[in-house]
Amino acid sequence: MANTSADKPNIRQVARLAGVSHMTVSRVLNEYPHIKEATRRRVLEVIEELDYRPNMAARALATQKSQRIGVIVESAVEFGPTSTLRALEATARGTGYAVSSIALEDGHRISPQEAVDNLTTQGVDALCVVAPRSSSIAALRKISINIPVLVVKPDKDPSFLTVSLDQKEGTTLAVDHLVSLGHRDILHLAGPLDWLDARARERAFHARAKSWGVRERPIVVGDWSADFAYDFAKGIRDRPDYTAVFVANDDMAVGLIHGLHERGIEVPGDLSVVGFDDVPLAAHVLPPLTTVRQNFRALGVAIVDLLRAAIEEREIPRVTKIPAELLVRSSTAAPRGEDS
Amino acid sequence: MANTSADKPNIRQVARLAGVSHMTVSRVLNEYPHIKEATRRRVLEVIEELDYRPNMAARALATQKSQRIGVIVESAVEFGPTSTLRALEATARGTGYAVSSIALEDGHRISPQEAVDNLTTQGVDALCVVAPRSSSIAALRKISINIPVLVVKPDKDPSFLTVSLDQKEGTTLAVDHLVSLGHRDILHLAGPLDWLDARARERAFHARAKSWGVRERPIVVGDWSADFAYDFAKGIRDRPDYTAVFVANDDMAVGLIHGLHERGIEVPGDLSVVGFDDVPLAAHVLPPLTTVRQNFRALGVAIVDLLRAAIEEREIPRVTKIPAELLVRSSTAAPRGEDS
DNA sequence: GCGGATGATGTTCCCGCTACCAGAGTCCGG
DNA sequence: CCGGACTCTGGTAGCGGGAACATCATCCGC
Repeated sequence: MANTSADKPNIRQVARLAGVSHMTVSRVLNEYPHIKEATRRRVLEVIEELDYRPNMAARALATQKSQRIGVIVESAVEFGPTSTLRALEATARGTGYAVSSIALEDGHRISPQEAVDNLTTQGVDALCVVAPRSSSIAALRKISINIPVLVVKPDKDPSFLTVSLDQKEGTTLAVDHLVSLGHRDILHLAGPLDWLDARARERAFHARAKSWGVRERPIVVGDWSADFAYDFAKGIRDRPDYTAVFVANDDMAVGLIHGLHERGIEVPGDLSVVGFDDVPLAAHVLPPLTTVRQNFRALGVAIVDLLRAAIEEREIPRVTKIPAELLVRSSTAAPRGEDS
Repeated sequence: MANTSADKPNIRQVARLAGVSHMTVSRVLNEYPHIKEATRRRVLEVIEELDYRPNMAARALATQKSQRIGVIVESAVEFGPTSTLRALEATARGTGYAVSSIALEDGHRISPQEAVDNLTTQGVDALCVVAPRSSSIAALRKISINIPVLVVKPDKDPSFLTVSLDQKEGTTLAVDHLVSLGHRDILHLAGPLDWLDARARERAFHARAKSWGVRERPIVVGDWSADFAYDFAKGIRDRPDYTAVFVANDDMAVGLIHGLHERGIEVPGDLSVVGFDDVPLAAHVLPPLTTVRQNFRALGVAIVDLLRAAIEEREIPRVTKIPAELLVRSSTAAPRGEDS
């Protein structure tokens, strides 16, 4: 199976053993159509025998394409961005692309400019920006980049290719669930509003709440962290005048429930809480969290489809809407004094 | 700042504008010592002006080094492996290396052979395997690889470079904590024992428990998931005859507490639970989880140090022990009828 | 004042692959 | 039976860097 000599065989060695020119080998590798079947088989046999692998660096140099997608994620700790990244990587690998990723915020902060530099220096064929802050997008817009750029963000943007998970649908599902339980006084604990996803959830919440005639409270803006929500809950003075909280992500929902618990406010008895993300622990925290699950796998596929089309200068395919799903668990119930 | 023409400048264009040969530019880039200061400055100015970036593919082709480390992680969902991966990436980037990673189990399973193939085809300079199963290691041992390979695993292994987090220390801390609270009957809920880390924790638990004269129960082997632990807890028939559980990771600890709660067994009142990992939510689940935190950042640094030394054929540095830390929260207390 | 070490730079070739052009054989219709 | 189209294969010239060696100055000690 393996060749005896330690160093890697190259295309010319394959060619020599197969009795053809190295160009024919190259054509076999690249599935050029007009190769005689016998020749192709002979070449493939030699490739197998030598365990030959094409040298990607050489190929990249010759073709000016690296078969690599660069990904910039806003943060490597939040559930949404990391899930998107993983899905994207898996899909990309399936289609022969490699992925290089870089987190803007992972310990210390890296500027969008640095991230783009790092990735373009690696010679990526396209760039994907996941779950960004509006400030990152603004910075990005100022950088001249001559490869396709896709941004995963809620609204279309003429400067970039865009895809998104439908934040509106997920949020609507959550609000409708609370309303159907009988809640009419709902607080929204939002993510940082410079995150476009947080902003989109906030807007969708506002719109849906209004259309149901829900009495909204001024929203509380958090930072995605359980700590923040915990501190917020601990700081509540009187019994709240709302009966439910729609929280922009599960981490904050869990922190909120923790803080509420310490203040003697029970979920869902005194207050219903619905989260967003369906993190792995959401089903097992106490009480198990009602939350919204998004389809990251489909998102990954959509991203790679678009990017490949852009790289290969094919027509950009239309992306179908990616549905969200509400998972009703135990952190939501009818408000007190209401029969479900 | 940017040059007018759209296509990227190359080293010869820089050379021409600086009035030197391309080799002088190359030497400036690679910090070759004998360059006249005036020349160096001139070259750097032109580089700046053209916004020149060296082409990594060309460099890789010429040097036979890609400045890229390949990482194989067993799973992209568990907290430990992903934390290690992120720390490693950040450190590597800081030293001019890029990282390509691949998860053996992310949706569907990829064989170690496929993973190695994928990464070596990308031309990585070294391989790092994180948090592996013993079966993966066995498979790895059969594959002939002619780049340095480092495995993050609890015990030294003559076939590879190795580093590890000290599972023994963390486990010992946890057991000592339970013993000091007065627990003498402790159950261990382990991770899948073909995971080396799970095995190491199990062994360390056994050793420490024995040395304290703790009455161990036959260990329960889980799969890292909260679901498993939940099901296990739900299946408990009578009140348990142990007063504490040492769980091999936080996810299972949370699932366990959930299941216990449904069976009417309260934590820590009836049973103390200590986890392992300190996942982000550990401080906020109910009750907040006593757990062991490991220093992944230090691990990342150690990995990159070793790998770089191996790649550059320098002497392999000695790795200092990476300490673990016990975080005592509310899921542990003295057993009933005991005064703390 | 001269040989040798050292500093500072240039020339050439090659890394492994593909784009591009060329060329030989084959088939077919008029 | 000849020209054109199509099939299949080969040769050559880069892609953008760096290694190795060559080439000059310059400096130094004796």
